[in-house]
Amino acid sequence: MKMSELSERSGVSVASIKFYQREELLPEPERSSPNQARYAANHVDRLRLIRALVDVGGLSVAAVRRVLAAAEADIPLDWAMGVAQHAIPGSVELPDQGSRGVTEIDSVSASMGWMVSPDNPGRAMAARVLDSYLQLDHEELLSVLPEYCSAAEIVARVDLGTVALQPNRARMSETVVVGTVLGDSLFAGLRRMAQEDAAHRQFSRAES
Amino acid sequence: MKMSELSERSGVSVASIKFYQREELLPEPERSSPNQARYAANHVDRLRLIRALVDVGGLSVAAVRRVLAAAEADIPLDWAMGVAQHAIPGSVELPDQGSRGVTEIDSVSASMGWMVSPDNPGRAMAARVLDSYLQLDHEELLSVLPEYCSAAEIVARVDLGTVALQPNRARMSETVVVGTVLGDSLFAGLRRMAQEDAAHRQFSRAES
DNA sequence: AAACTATCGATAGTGTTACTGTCTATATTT
DNA sequence: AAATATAGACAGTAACACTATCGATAGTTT
Repeated sequence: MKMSELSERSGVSVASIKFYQREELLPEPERSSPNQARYAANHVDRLRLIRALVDVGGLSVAAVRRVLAAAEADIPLDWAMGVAQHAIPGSVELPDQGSRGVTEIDSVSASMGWMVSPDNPGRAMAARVLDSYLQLDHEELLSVLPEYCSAAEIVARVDLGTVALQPNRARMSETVVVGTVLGDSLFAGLRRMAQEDAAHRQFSRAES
Repeated sequence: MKMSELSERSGVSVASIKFYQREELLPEPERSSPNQARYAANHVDRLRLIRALVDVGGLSVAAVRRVLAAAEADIPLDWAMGVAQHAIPGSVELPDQGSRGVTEIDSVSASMGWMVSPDNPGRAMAARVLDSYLQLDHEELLSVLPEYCSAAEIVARVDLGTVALQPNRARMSETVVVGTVLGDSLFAGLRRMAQEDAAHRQFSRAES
């Protein structure tokens, strides 16, 4: 298929496709002449994946490039997961070593029996959130950490179970990457729904 | 205190504070003369809250303005929660009414016994994620929805419990808003940690 | 009181990100 | 042959979150 058809089928404008090509987010197309290209079904799929990562997962184009590279490379799955985790916005460096947030996170993680490497991006993210909470004088969050952790464990277990179901390695990598990125949004959505339900039960007409 | 001290104590540059003032994110300071202002502790707190919402929660300045307005107004708490939910990036409109994602989400939410209004932003977000998954041919996600829901329910319940602990209404609103926004990041971080742990157990050296 | 530093408010400028538009030289289609 | 489409290069744009500069005070130091 040629450019205009690729654009139609994927729902991405020709100009944007060219942009993604410049950014090396698409595989090289087949050439029918040095000056003309033919695209295939995998280009459509790739474009859809890019849009999902960008629109739903909120990734930047640079992050998408890193994530796609990880999904393609024949890399250990836990490494692919690490790359996907690192690509997600908000994954920055750990707060000061001795920060209260780090201490609390490590302590609760230990009490869950988790084996987590010190450079896990989630550890930095969670510690950062805790530090913010503490700085805002919302200490109450600490007491609910264990329950958050149990919930996270449930989710993580089914995440990994889903990966194991995949028929081949390429598919597993894709599942890891897509699941890591889109799973956050899915859970966030479900949490809002559950919050509304819990709010109804707890204080909708009673005290507000 | 005056500008330079406010800047020091909050860790926000003078230029940025002026920017936030223009954007009406800060309360009006006291005036010692028509041309000179005095800031108080609540300005420091407010700046810290803004930075947490922006840096940790990933909100835009416009979203912060909406959220702060909701936290300040003497508004039913479930409404404040709705505003906070709507302010979070990724909260857009519902996919086409008949989309598979919407159907699946409504069905699982019904089976959980949740009462969720049709314009809950989480419903739209979750439906959107599901549609993406389906378009990418990752149907396996549907089978894990119930477990995601149980986890979301755990989190939502402790979220609401935390709110109920607050001593007064203003504090409750703040808790709702901060918890809604920062809670997503906290959970995402914990999920990554739990994922690493689960990955170790499942395929670290065995099959990768 | 003069000199110096800080602040206020307004406005303009900067850097980044993610496109979008335009152009020329070829190809392809009719 | 004429009309349309494509490739590739590069310039332009819109939104966003600041950042810098400026003239007119205000406060502080000497």
